[in-house]
Order: sequence, then C-alpha cells, then structure tokens
Amino acid sequence: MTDAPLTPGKRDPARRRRAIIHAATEIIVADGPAALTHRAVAAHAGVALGSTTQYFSSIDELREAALNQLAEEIDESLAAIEPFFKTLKTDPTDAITELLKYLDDPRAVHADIALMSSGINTPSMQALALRWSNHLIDMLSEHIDRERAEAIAIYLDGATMHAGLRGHHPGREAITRTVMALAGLPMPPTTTPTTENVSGEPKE
Amino acid sequence: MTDAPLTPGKRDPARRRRAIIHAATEIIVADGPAALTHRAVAAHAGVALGSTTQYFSSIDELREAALNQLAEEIDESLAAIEPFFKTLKTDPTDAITELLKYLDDPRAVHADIALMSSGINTPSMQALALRWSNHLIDMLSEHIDRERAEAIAIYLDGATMHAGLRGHHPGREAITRTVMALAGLPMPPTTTPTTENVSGEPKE
DNA sequence: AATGTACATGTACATAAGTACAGGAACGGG
DNA sequence: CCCGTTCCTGTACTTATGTACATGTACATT
Repeated sequence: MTDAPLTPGKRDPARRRRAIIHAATEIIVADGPAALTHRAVAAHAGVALGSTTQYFSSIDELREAALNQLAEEIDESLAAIEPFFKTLKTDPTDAITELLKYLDDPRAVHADIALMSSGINTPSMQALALRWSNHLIDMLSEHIDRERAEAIAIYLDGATMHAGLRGHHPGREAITRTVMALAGLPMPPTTTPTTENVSGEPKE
Repeated sequence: MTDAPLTPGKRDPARRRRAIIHAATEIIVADGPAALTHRAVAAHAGVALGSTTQYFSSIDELREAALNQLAEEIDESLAAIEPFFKTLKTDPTDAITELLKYLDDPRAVHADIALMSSGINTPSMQALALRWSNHLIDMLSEHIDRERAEAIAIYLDGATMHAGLRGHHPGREAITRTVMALAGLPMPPTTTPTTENVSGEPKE
C-alpha cells in the first residue's frame, strides 16, 4: 500500500503491478487513452519494458485495467459526495461545494473524459463509461424525480467537458442556479443579494 | 461538387482532395481521431496511399482538415437551427425539433464528440472544439441571458455525450422540460395533458 | 502529334509500437 | 550454503505507420 518508489530489480509483484497501472492512468489522464504505450508506461513507472507486458496479456488489457482504476476513483469521489445531497433541497451549498471540488480537480475531470472517450469508440468500455453517470442518477433519484436527476447528470457531463476544454467551470453561482433550476427547486435565500434575472430576458 | 466515385488515375485534384478529407471524416466519426491512418483513408476513399500524403504535409494536417470539415458541418446545422430560437419563449416546439434532429443524427453526434476529444488532448484544436459551443451560446444569448444560454449549451454537450454513449437521447418531452427550466421559462400549454411534477419530489 | 507539366500510383525505407523470450537476479526452503 | 521458483530485465523480432520518392499517366499547350 505504500507509494514509495520501486526499487529496480527487487521482487514485489503486487506493488509493481499497481505502479504500472498508476503510470498508465497518468498517461491516459494527460494524453488520452490512445496515447498509452508500453514504453511510455515503463518510462513513467520506472520499470523495465518487459514488466509492463508481464501482468497484462495485451496493451488493451492494460488500458482496461487503468480505466477501471479511474472509474474506481470516480466512484469513490461520488460516494463521498452522496451524503451532501440530503440537504440539496433545503441548502444546496454543501452539495455544490462537493461538485466544485470535482470540477476543480483536473485529474478527475480528465479521468471522466477519458472514460467517456473510451466508451464512445470501444463498445466493451461503454458500461464502464456509464457507471458513474448511472450512479449519480441513482443517488439524485433518492431526493428528486428521475427525469430531473438525469437532467442534472447530463448537465454535469457537459460541465465536465467544458471544464476539460476551457480549463475552468461556469462558477459556483451559475452552477448553483443551474442545478437548482434543473431540480425544480427555488434558490435558497442568500446573505449577499443575488443578481437573479427571473424574467429570462437578456441583460444587455 | 459531385459525389460520384473517383476514377482511378484520372486527374482531378480538387475532387480527390475532397474525397480524401471526406474519407478521413468518416474514419474519425466511426472510430475517433486517433484511428486515422493514411492507409485507412486511402482504402476508404479508393485512392492510392501516395495521394493521401500529397495534399497534406503530415497526418496531423490531414486530421485537422477533416476536423475542420466536421466543424463546418456542425456550424451549418447550427445556422439552420438559429431561426427557430426566435419562438423559443412562446413555443419551443420547433426549436426542440431541430435540436432533436441533431441528437438523432449519429454522424453529427460523433463528429461533435470527436471535436471535443481532439480539443482535450490537442491544445491547437481547443478553439475548434469550442467554436460550435460558443456559436450556440451567442445564438441563445439573443433571446435569453448569457448565463442561461451557457447552461443550455453545457446541457446539450452533455446530451451529446449521452446520446453517443447510450445510443439515444432523453426524449423530446424531457429535453423540452429541461431546456425550458434552464431558460427560466414556463412550459407552454399543451394539448395532451403533461405529467408535470412541479414539486420536485420523487415519483415513486 | 509532340511534349512538358502537374497529378497519381506504388514501392521502399525509417521509426514506433506490441509482443515473445532468454537470461539473470532475488527470495524462500532445504 | 545450495537450489528451485518466481520475478525482473533487456533484447530481438514482427507488424503497423508516416513519409519520401521514382516512375507512370493524363491532359493542356503548341
């Protein structure tokens, strides 16, 4: 379970395997699933080329293992967010704070995008790509109806893509208003007055 | 401008170039930007390998040309949708119908996803990936305020990813309700009674 | 018809990547 | 200390791909 660097030559299959998968996730997060090569993983993990082929019967299996790892991480983040949805209706502040943590985390954002990209072009990865989305919908469905839960999940997927592309998200206020609108809930009273525009007319 | 198959050996640079770009777009749409190879393009376009290297100084330039073509197509679809946004506030039916045409078109959906994927991992493609999103936001901003326009654009990006992954979109009714909620507008009166759930409580 | 130019084709070569494997090193048990 | 097993390493081979280029072909010009 330690994260110390591997000693070359030393026998430690479990840790070596983890180091290889971890290096693979970093490459995928940085450059996308298509950029994964044995040699890049070996260089990044500090192991010999042969080690990257020993634990996985093909590069596709290695990629799959790395994507599974990323999906796992996302699932854990999601589980950590879940409790905060309980107060979504009364005060969404905490739930939004947790969502922002995710959108502010480049690794999480790019991991999610890598999963979606994989699911698009690799049928066997579709289920994995949809896992976190389905999980989120299920969690939200405990508190709001399913159609709205799906709408919020879809919006957050879009927000993920935008965050990945633009390097930033729409901001706490905008996201709060959007999620509340999708949840069919009124905005909670705020201490600082909001510049809400109820009419929907353009401002300028 | 004709689309008839190319005659091998015949000299027709302009059409050949278009055929190559078109073949490249089909490969990108089908298997993603990373799957593009000169040989795949040559086979798909029915031209010699050498022809695919003649018009573009590198495979990256060919990919870029193909992605530009796809962005062009999306821009045109978007321009076709624009007029229908004028009645968004009074009756969104037509606008939603146009959006559904896009979400129901696998080529358009996968083209959009390919652009986003490229923008994620290739900085020089970011601007292109954001073009249609920005265009849509500008169009919507003519009728609703900018924050809501952005929210709708982000939701539609998410809907695009979902459509690509699941093979279907949430459905006309759900999309209509979602877009209206994001626009800050009430649902228009319907002939068939809607099963609207104003409270936001889960149904079951 | 002759001919030069621009285009098209296929081959050839260099590089990169996946994979196999032979040899060596570490570790556990005698 | 010896030895067998398991793991680690690096090299070598095969295939795929990008790219260069020599050759061939169509077509415009004369």
